[in-house]
Amino acid sequence: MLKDNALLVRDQIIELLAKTNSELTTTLKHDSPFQLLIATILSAQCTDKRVNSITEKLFAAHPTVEALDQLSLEKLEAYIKSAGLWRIKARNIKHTCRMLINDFHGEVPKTRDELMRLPGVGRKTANVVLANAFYIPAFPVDTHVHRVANRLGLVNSKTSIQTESQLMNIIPYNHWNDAHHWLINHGRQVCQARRPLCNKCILTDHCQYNNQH
DNA sequence: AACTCGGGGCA
DNA sequence: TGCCCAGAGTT
Repeated sequence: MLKDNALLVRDQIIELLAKTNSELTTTLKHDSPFQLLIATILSAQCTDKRVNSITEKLFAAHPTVEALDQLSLEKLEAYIKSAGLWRIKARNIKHTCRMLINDFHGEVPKTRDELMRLPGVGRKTANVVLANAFYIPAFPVDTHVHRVANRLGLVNSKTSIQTESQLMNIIPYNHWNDAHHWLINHGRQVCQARRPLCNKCILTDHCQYNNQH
C-alpha cells in the first residue's frame, strides 16, 4: 500500500522532471576528480554558485593535487574565506592533499570507504564524487533529500543511509541526477523544514505529510 | 543518536 | 542581532 503510493509519487516527479529546465540543477565546476573532490568539500553549508566563484580562481592557479599541496595554509584560507567554515575546510583540504599524495599515489580513490577516510569527506561528499567523477552508482542524500523524500512518501526511512538505498531502488538510474536536484530544490523552495509551503506544492495529493497537517 | 563545530544568510 | 542552516566529526 505504502509502496504503491511511493510509486505514484515517483511517477509524478519523473513527469515533472521532463518539464523542468536544466537551469534548476546547479553543478560544481571541475576539470578532474581531484577538483570535484575539493569543490565538494568546500560546498558544505554553502551554495554551489559561491563555491564555483572560489574554485574558478583557485584551480586556475593550483589545478592539481601537487600544486594545491604546495599552497600555504594561509594562502588557501584567503582563497576560500567566502565559503564559510573556512578554517576547518582549509585544514581539511591541506590534510586531504597530503593523504592523497602519501596514501593514494596522488589519485582520488574510487571507493566510498577510502574517500570517507579523507578529512572533510563524509558519506554525502563521497557519494557526490563517486557519482559525478567516476560514474559509479551512488545517491548523495543531504537533509533536504532525506526530509522531502520521506514527507512525500517516496521513501519511508529513519536514516539518510536508508533513504539512499530506497531512492536507488525506486528511482530509475537515468533519473538519479535530476531527481536528486529536484528534491533539493523542492526542499529549499517549497518543502522547507519548519514552514513547508504546501499551498505552493504540486504533489499534495499523495503526500503523507500534507494529508496529516 | 545526539551533540558540537563555525561560518554565512536572513528576519 | 539573534536564529537558522547542513554538512562533518565526535562521543
